[in-house]
Amino acid sequence: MRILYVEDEKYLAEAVIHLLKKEKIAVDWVADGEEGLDLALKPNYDAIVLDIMLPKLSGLEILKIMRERGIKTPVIMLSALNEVEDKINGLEMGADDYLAKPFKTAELIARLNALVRRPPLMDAKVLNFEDLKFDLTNRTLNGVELTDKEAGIFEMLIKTPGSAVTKEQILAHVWGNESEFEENYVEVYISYLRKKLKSLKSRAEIKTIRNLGYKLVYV
Amino acid sequence: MRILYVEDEKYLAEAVIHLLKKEKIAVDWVADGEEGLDLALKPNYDAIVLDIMLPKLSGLEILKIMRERGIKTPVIMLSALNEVEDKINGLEMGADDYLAKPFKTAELIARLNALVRRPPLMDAKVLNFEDLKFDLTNRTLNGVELTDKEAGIFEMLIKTPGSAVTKEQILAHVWGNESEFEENYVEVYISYLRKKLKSLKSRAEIKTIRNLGYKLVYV
DNA sequence: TATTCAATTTAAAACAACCTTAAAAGCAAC
DNA sequence: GTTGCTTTTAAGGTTGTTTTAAATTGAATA
Repeated sequence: MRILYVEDEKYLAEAVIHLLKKEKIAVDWVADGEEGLDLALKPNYDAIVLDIMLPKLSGLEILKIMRERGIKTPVIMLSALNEVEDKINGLEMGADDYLAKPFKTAELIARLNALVRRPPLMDAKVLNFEDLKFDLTNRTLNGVELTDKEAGIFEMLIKTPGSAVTKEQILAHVWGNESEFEENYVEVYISYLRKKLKSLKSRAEIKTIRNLGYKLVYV
Repeated sequence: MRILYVEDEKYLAEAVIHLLKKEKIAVDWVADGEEGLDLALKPNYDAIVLDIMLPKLSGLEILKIMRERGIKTPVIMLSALNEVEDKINGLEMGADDYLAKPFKTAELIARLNALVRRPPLMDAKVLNFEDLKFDLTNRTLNGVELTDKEAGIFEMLIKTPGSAVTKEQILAHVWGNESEFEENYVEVYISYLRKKLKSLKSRAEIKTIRNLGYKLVYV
């Protein structure tokens, strides 16, 4: 991703650019409005970040001219805290987003990504163990679906790879601790899970430790 | 867009809500501060409109607590004409905008739109998934019209193509948070959507994941 | 090797979640 | 008010998951 950043505060700009580069975002930086406008009119950027208060030409003016000329590059406006008027003006003039100063660079990165439509990188609740990938939001293990109870047990196993989980812990966690539940429940579901692991041809397997419980191992 | 409106003047509220609905803005309305706070703390709204003078808990107090808890939903404060103090307090406490009573509803709508204008990624209000084209502006899916609720649900599904959406999420987003809503609503509408997908002869279908939710898949 | 107890497997029964439908209620446009 | 469309309600049918139970296998001990 390549962006244009128009900002007259040199030290702020340098700090922000440093962090953006870490995110593989290439930045062209200019410090005044006229130069900013020149570059903004060229179709070289995925997004433009415009400070409002700028020498020679304000961010709002740059935006206005850009839009008049039909340039649709997404724009994020920056301005001093609580300048609500600016915000409204900016959005009405065709800015795509607004960020109050001071801002966290992480916030700017998030909004840039949103604007340029990188898949939002949702916290992909996925647990890995060796050749296994357990997706909690879809309840799938390497693609195959698990039921509620299967998933509940498997989550415990994959979260403590190496060490054993007792049947009591499993009962308490998956069935709840009203204790008229039988240990056979667990055994039945361990059996189902093993069947699914085998169908996946995974080299991981559930090992039983007699009189203790189960653990996930890699053979 | 879905907003929360906390306002104790019933007739004013009704008039405003009527006009907002015409603009396709869904409104949850409550008349006192305590209820308002409860709902404000849930992340179901694109914006919150807070009157300042309210029974039980003032708008300023609601705003303060919200911000303390890290809720960043945009807030517009309302208060009687010329109460400059309120305005300053509100903006300092983290309100995003301020409107003096009496106000024109058109003005409120303009500011709501400005506040929540999401990065609209240009005019491309069309979401695609495999052989499906969902047009948000006229709410059609490959040409066939969807109702409000159908579209609300389908938008959630098509926006998260890899992962499942829970019924609770759907209820919260499409119906809002007054909690006497039934999961059967969702089931009924999923059924309608499936019927329409079938009539389109799409190879996409809505898959249910028991005890979890739904997701859009391609067969 | 026989005995015992733990663990495994299986299939059927019971259950809960989900689907579908149709009718009633609600709402907006005429 | 009437009409037409959307949403809500309710009930019965369907399906997949969980529970139950009984037969089988395997490990440990004497």
